Amino acid sequence: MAAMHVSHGLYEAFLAVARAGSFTAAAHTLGYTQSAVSRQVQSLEDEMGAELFERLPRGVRLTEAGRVLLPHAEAVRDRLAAARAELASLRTLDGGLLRLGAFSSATASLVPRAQAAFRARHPGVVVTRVEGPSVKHLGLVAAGEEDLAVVGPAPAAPPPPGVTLHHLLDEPMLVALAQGHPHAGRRAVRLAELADEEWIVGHERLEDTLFRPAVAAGFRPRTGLLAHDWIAKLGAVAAGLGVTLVPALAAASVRRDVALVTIHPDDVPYRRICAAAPSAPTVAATAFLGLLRETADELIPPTRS
Amino acid sequence: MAAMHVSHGLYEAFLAVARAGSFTAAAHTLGYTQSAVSRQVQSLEDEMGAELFERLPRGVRLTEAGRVLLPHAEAVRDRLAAARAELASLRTLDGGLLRLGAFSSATASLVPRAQAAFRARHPGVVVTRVEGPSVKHLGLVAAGEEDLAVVGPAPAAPPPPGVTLHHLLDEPMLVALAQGHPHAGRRAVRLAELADEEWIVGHERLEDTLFRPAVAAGFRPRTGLLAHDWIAKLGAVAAGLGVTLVPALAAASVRRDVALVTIHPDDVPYRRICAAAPSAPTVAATAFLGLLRETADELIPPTRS
DNA sequence: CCAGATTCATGCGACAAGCGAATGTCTAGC
DNA sequence: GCTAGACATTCGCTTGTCGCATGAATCTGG
Repeated sequence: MAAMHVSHGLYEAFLAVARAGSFTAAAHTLGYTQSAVSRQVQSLEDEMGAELFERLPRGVRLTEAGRVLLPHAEAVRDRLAAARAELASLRTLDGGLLRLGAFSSATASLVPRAQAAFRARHPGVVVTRVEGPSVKHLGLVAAGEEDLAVVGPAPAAPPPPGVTLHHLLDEPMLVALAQGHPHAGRRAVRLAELADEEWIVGHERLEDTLFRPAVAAGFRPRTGLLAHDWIAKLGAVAAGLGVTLVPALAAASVRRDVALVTIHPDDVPYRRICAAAPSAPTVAATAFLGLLRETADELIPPTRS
Repeated sequence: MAAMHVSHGLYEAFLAVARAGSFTAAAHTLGYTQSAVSRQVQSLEDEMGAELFERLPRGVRLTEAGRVLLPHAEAVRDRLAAARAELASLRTLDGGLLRLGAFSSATASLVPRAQAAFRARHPGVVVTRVEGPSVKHLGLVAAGEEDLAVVGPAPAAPPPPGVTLHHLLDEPMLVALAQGHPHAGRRAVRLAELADEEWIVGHERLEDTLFRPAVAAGFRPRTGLLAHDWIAKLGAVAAGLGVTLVPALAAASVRRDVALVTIHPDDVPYRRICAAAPSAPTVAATAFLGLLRETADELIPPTRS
């Protein structure tokens, strides 16, 4: 177990001396005295077990060992400088990595818009995005494997320790009908008008968004059909098998042969969308969170409290 | 002017903590106490201006900055280890560079043999060889730009400061005659028998090797022809234009239509061949010097004092 | 041939950095 | 609510490092 207490000053002194060709001159450029440089070089020589400089009456000259050590010392100095620069660029958002998570339908417009704005302002930051269910993202943020996540449909349980939820927006739901449906042309419907419809849901238990307002409207929706992704859901709607709820932000990506109808403000279901950030968020994560808020306010102005 | 007194211990502690995932465990593997590791990491964090670890109730976890720093710290550690290894291999002659110099005719057999032996024993050492006049090599060795040089024909001046000469051998000279010459078949000649010959010399002033024994033999050689290289010299001899002296070690590389005749021991000219080494020679230079001595003794046993 | 100047090495005193031991603080788990 | 585990902090003390001054060796100019 050798190599203890080896300070970088030793290598800096070595490099300065190698560059200047003299202890005294190197000491002057380093702001030290000549004796300090002399002893630093001696320490490094003891440490390395070899003479690094040949002492001449008029300065010093690198020995073979010194010539061998020189490129290594330069590489170490440069590498440390690179590390410092990279850390600094991390602070100023000129570099670094932002690991993002989002549930599937958040990637329709909210996350991509914020991501585009972020890319425009901080082109040096690499952004990775992973889709998946919200619960999974909450765990990843808690585990420190994601820096920020957009979660929605499961704020029921309290967030894991070390994760704080930031409310982004409450997304109104639209109802999707087949084009030939009687209500297809209307501007807005009451939820009660759809009490006899067959509702196509994703996960039976998670469709809290539907059930709560429906019960408030006085009926319990029939949920015979289960479809796990949007393709299947809207395909079933288009085929006239039933109706379903579509989040407003995903409206643009709905197929043409499906009609979207607004729900009356008094009983429109809302989906609460949050961002999950660790207790000590990254600079990039904080910046992205701000952009997420701006994007959310642009898409759906925060009229509700 | 930041970054003062940054010891490597900080990076070693950082790496150990990143590896162990805990200050306490890292302290145990490092042989330090937990408080020491805690402060070392804090020092590095202050130095870098960023938190490197996220403190959790059950250990620590790398932050973004820590993840960025980690590969740099590993690279620095590995580079320093490589430097140490290379310096060690320098000591044990398993690596390094030996910059050799030699005057032209020493490269006929003496230097190549020693070089072959050196290569066999220390294959890791790279050997570079430069040919040139002896005076030039003395200057290069003095200037530290060559590690060892084989010099011969100019030991008249004292060696430059910082250079010591090591006697290798005294090389007897042969006389080269055209094949049809009356003395061509003899085993040995007296120098006086060649008093009427035309002598072909290289540099008029430097042919001390010829003049001193000739004057001792009672004549002053006629030196009408000047030839600067061996090709021209021996070509002139073969053409019957005159005779010349050839060092014994170069005998094997003489063209066939030139006869070489030994000179009588009482008045044979000798050429003193030395090795020029710096005052503080490299390990490789010292080893090579030993092999030069061995090779010299094999080629011409040191019968003379 | 000798004195001045330059350069590196070294002894000395003072200051600060770093370590160990002990204590404080916070969180998880029973 | 209490104990155990992990990091942070405080307190002396050792140790390393710096600056100042001096010494030894060498080149240079008269």
